[in-house]
Amino acid sequence: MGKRVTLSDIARHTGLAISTISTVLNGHAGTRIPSDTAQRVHEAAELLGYAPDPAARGLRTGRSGIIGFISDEVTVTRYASAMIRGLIDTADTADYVVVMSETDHREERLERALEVLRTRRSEGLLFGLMSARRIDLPPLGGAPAIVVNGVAEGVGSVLPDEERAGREAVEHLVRRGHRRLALIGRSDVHLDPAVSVTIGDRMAGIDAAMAEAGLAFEHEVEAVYWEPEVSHRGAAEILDHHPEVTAIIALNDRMALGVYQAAQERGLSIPADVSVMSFDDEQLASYLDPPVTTMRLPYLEMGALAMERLLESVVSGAPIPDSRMLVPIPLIERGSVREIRGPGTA
Amino acid sequence: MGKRVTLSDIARHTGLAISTISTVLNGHAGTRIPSDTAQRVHEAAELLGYAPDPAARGLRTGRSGIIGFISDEVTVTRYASAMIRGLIDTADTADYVVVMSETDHREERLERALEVLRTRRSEGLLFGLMSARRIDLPPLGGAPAIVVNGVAEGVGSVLPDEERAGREAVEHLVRRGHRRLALIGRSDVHLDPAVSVTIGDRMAGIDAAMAEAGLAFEHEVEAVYWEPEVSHRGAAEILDHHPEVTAIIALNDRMALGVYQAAQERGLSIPADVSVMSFDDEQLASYLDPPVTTMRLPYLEMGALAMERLLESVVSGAPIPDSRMLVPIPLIERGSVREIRGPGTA
DNA sequence: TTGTACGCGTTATCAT
DNA sequence: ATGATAACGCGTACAA
Repeated sequence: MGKRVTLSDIARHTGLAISTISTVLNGHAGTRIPSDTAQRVHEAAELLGYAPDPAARGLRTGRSGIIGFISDEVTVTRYASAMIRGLIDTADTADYVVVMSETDHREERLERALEVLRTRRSEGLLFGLMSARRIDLPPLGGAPAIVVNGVAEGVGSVLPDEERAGREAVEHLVRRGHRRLALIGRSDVHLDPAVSVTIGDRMAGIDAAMAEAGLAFEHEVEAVYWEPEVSHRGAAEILDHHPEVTAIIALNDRMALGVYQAAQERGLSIPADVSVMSFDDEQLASYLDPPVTTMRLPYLEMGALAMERLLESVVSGAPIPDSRMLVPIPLIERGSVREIRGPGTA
Repeated sequence: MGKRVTLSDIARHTGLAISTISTVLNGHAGTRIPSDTAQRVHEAAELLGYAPDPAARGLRTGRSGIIGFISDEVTVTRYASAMIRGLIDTADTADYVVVMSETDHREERLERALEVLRTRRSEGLLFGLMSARRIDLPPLGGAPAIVVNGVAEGVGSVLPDEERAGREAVEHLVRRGHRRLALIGRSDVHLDPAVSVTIGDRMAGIDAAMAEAGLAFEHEVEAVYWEPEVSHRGAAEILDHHPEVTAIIALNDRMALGVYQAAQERGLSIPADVSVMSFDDEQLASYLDPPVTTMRLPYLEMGALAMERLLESVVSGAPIPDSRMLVPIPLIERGSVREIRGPGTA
């Protein structure tokens, strides 16, 4: 909050005209760089600690240096924090600043956020979702926009590569000798784009890898609500009636917790008696005992990539292609999958 | 991104001068309200959808309408999202906008964030911490600032009322007939302000309530790292060697998870065989089976209160008193505590 | 190569 | 009661 140094300060200091300073500092303009005086200008700027006033500059240029980030709810899962960090960092290196708003899933709040951002002359809009759904967006008036972890009509989006993640999860198990698998979580509701646009891909990847390995699930437990209680019951079915199963795939970490609970009730040990794999890698995943091997949703990378693409569009003026950009989902190997030798039996 | 409507638009529309419009719209200035023309101005403004340009206004007034939010890491726990929502909402109703930055606990990033915020002419600074520690802040040059969930030299702060929370946790148990209690988590490290400025209060509250009830813990398990594995072992000690204990207090939810694991291993049921209480109410707390009764860190309220105080200071110019404002911690009753009749025996 | 002048949208001072 | 006018800090076409 000290006194700000302006162009006129450095003009006075160098004895040059304000416009000269501005021209030099902005480089590109007018004629070539008058190398000798340019030097003086830069030195003076450095010395006095000059930084252009974004408001004044914006008034003149129409560019605010602001990117609006609108999310339905900020982070409930482990790496959502990383998504914010990823996008802020990327914005920062381009001298953009991120203004946050949360809609709490309410339409009116979304409208309000857009209005505020518009009057602030936000140069781009980044929509962040905490679950990869399809959403409806009000007309954006052609402002550059992108969706992270979700999709919307006519807007580019950044998504986790769930198809590949599904394949790799299965392949990981198969490579370790598992051939009798069970699955918890498949259900038709998750195929509704308003619920999820990625679970379908995840399942496709899983099914493809199973087929390629010549396998079929010994048992599948449907689950609409992906919560521990549901998978607790589901895992009980599997453990009690399908002892041949050596590995259980839970479609998220919370359901993995349910599997752990069922196993523990029965005195079964993970991974000695049964292996578990899951998806998402939320905070919970590392709390389990043993920590569960899971596919980590790459929030940081998604945030960074989305901001990168958005800024490209903002500066170049070229629209963001209305397509899906996929980010790989790494497998986080922990202690819940064991290697088995002979063709799998429990 | 549509064409913006300015004062001159509405001047042209009404046939009045720009300065007149501005005067009317800002109310306060010059003479009394020329009621008749004021009407026309307001109507025209409404009609055209006028909204003042914050950049232009800020250039003139020196007020940016920006509050900087700087946090070490955005949310790992359940209600941190609520903290952001709380402060954004409060800012919004005062027509302020929140610019986010994350330091990831790194000094250089903190410096950078402050620099960016300074050149953006941020009117106030709000520091958010994910654990209630004491932190060092660089000189802020007198900018209004406040710390949420932490403390810093010479800066006001908003904190959860842990002393009362500690009392209430114990009283809750005692009221339900528990008199043989065990505690997991006390340790000297958490008394270091650089680690925590609130755990000491929590413990003080707990100890006071115990004393008032004429009780002492049957057993205490020290824990430096408040993770499930640690409390898992600790709970094992308690369950194996202190069968008289009817309730265990874990100082956070993750350690409650460890207690659950130990109980389940032994075929003990919660709360039938042993009751559990914990602190924080992170997401995990509701996943447990049964969900654990816990003291909820009031992030939303803390965020809202902090922003409120900060804005008061910003508009009034009065400094924020360098004190601690406490926000109550509600008890979230779930299924992990049972009511017992006779003087407690397991 | 450097300087002049104007405009971006507002607010505030000072005449009218 | 209303309206010129200057100024906030910057960028740029244009003149010197």
